[in-house]
Amino acid sequence: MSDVTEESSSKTTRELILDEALHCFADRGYEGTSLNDIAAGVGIRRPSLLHHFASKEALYTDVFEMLLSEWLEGLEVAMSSPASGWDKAELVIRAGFDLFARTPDYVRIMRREALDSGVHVGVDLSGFLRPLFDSACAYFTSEMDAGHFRRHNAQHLIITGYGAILTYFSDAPFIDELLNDQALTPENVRDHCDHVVAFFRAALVA
Amino acid sequence: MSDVTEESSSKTTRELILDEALHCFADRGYEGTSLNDIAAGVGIRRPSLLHHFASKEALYTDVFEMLLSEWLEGLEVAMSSPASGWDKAELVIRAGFDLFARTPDYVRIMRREALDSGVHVGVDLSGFLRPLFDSACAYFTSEMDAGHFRRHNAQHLIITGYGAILTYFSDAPFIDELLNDQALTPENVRDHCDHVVAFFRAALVA
DNA sequence: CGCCCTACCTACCAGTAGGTAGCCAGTTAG
DNA sequence: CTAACTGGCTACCTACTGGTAGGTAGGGCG
Repeated sequence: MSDVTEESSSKTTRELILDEALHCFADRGYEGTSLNDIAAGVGIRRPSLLHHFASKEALYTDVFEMLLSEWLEGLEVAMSSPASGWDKAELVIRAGFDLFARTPDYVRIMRREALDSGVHVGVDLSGFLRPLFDSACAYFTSEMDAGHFRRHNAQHLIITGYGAILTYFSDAPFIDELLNDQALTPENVRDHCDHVVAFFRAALVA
Repeated sequence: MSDVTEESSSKTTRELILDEALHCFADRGYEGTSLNDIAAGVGIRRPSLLHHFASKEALYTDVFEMLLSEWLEGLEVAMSSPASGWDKAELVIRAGFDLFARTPDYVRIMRREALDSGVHVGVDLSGFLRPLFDSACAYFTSEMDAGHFRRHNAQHLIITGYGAILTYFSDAPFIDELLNDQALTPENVRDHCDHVVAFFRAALVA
């Protein structure tokens, strides 16, 4: 039975392991997480965990593929919207914030993977993301050509936006300490999203 | 003592260890780096390394303190410049790019530390950086009050800038793959710096 | 010369990592 | 009732970790 609801009691052990692994890998990284940690979090022993996943690397890859599929789905939906001009850019930014706020652990894993140049994951990370990157570049370029946006180099623009947005989630623990506040409360995420939207609008829309 | 003899340059073994440790920690993180890796990179055995540093943690802390002192010095010089208005903001951004381009390994270590909430380093990271953060906030707030910059929340603005700038260096390996190019060549760094300066100028200067 | 000191070494320690073998309770199928 | 399967367990393996013990080559110096 595959129930789509969030009832934790009905989750299979496999799903519980994936959840715990996601959290541990996001929190302490691949090397910093032991299978004992994950197993203890689930409430079983390490060999039982290895009954569900062939190896640590296989578990990590499964976690990462959950991440990728969720991101691709969420971002492609937003990017394929029929909106245009600034409306579409704002829609994608807000969709990104929603997505990342919902799954901040994914952001931290992605950031760790970017730092490690994707050594731990079998899939070709940049190959997966390049279509989104290219399509975003194409969109901004065409809008700039049409005179709707100020002229910027599209690739640099996307990279700047990628860094500006993801950092708020990946470095949330650090930002917490810097601000003496919780970065990831719904209100603070909304405030920061509004700021980023206004900031990019000011930079792009003449 | 000028112990210039032996194989490499005039650097002491201690300095060679610090250099290699910086590179390893930046590349693979604290947990992902073993003392054997570092020792092998220097060309000695692990116990010899531990003759120069009391423990792995002490070595890491020393590396991190090199980083902090270099950053504090570089950024404080730029931020204490007598310039004002946009000139000063651009000066600080360009100083940051120079600093980070000179020491990209530091950026990656800092990012890892932000992800890990500073567990590996004894010093109070956010306590160290908060003075710079506060002074940057104060500067932007006063300039916005004076009507020189568009109105933005200063804290969010700094965080956005922090993310936008640091990410280019911390995620350079990933960006390399995405662009099929070397992000950290002098020309590409300069191009990206010019873009960030123009982007922030467009967002801030009415 | 003897003596100390630095910088390195080999050999080893206890602890932990990921992973395997095999046993066992509960459930289900025939 | 028995057989097979499922999902957990204990016990164990090898490899490697950070760190220690003890020894040694060589330079400076009274």
